[in-house]
Amino acid sequence: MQDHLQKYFTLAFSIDCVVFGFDGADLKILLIERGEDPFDGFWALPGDLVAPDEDLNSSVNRVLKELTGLSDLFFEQVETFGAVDRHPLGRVLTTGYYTLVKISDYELNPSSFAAEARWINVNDVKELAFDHNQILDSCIQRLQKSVRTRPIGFELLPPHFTLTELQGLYEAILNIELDIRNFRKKILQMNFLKETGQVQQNVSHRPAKLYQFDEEQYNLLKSKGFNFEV
Amino acid sequence: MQDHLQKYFTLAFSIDCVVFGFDGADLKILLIERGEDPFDGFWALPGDLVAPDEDLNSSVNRVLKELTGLSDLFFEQVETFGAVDRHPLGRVLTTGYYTLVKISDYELNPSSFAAEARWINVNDVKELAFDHNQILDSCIQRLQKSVRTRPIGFELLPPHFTLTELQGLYEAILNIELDIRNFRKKILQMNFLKETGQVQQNVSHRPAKLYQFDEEQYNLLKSKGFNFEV
DNA sequence: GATAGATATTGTAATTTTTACGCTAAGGTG
DNA sequence: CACCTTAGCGTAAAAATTACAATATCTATC
Repeated sequence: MQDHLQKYFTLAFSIDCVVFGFDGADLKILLIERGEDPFDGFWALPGDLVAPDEDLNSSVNRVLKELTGLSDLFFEQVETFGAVDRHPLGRVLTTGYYTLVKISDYELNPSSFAAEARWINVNDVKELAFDHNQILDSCIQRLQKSVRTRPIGFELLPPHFTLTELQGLYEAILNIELDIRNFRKKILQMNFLKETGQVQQNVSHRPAKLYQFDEEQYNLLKSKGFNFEV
Repeated sequence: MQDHLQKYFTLAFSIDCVVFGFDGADLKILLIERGEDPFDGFWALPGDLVAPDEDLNSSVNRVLKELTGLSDLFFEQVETFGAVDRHPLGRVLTTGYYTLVKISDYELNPSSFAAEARWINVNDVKELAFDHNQILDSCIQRLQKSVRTRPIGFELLPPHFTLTELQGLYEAILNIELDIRNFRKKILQMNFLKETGQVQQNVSHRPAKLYQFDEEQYNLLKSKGFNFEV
């Protein structure tokens, strides 16, 4: 490499993950408590440096697994942050990614520099390490946009869910109230929810029907020009 | 810095700019012809390495100015690309940004490693250096989304424009045909276009009224909950 | 100065989508 | 069996979208 280029090859790069989960009532994200400097003892997004020979997508899944135990997730890239002083150890740029999971599908196994990993209500997040609050905000905004134009909400729910649960999820993500009847009408008209034939068990009120997301049918509709929109 | 971290601080970072322009008929982008290896002689997006002590936003404007002469633009960040082998000289991650300009407002002054700078019709873009075709595609997609939900189209037009020009711009960006009457109705109903009182000059047909975008009025409407949507 | 050519401008009816809103059903509990 | 809780459903009004064609105004040309 030519000499005058050397000084540019002195940066580091990291990725940070915003893992959204839903527990039936609130939108949550997965945070770790750092057990190392810098920001020892602070809560932070799971994230770490990208190895020199590692692609971003591999990096995201590796890092998340090392820190929390969660693996094989599909991430969406959101925004890259490059303020000169955002990292105390040197120039580190970072890219924020988000993903959606069903909380009950995963067991948390913090390790590496994560002293602890925990699901935190999005509205209860306090000051995080680095510029992670900014990254989180950016991911929340992106999620709010995406959830209106793609049926990603289903990735947060168990395979069988009630329409009330689905509506609650949208309300939690968008932070708004939706009309029960209009919501049901709209979703059912889209024709990609299948009744499972089952109903809720052990509830002390009229049990709700359980539905499932029919991905095949959704893809068929999409290929015919159908556009999801809530 | 601790030893085990050293190996991470060996990457470089660059930014690449997609500058969209409109000449009244076609959507164009600004490309440079590289006069240096790697990819000597290839057409490429204007872009270069970020200095170790430089913020991303400063970098974008500096680089674009050095290569093409255009300065002081507002950019939107789109996507970061990090394939391990995307740059022949080492590990270089890059972030793509786009901006919109009125072509006639700027004179092109290629310098630094740009042997040439030219406006190219978006549909005529051939093979570019590095992964720049991918970056371009990503920016086009983002532009097509953004243009429907924010009145950014006006940034591509001269201060005074006709409704036909505005419609042509939307058709060029979105690659679709719009109904004349419905388009005019929709845009005029939004109430942030002001008649200038002037009409086209030197046209060999009925001259069209010239309008201007009333930003103050738009901001007022927006603050009242109005949502732009085409 | 009459005519042809080019683009600008405008309205309405039909359809679709969105919104607002309250009552009955089905199960469990005490 | 009375009560509590959530599920499930329909309709009318309003708003937005779509489809569609005739006239107006200017220049150029004969």
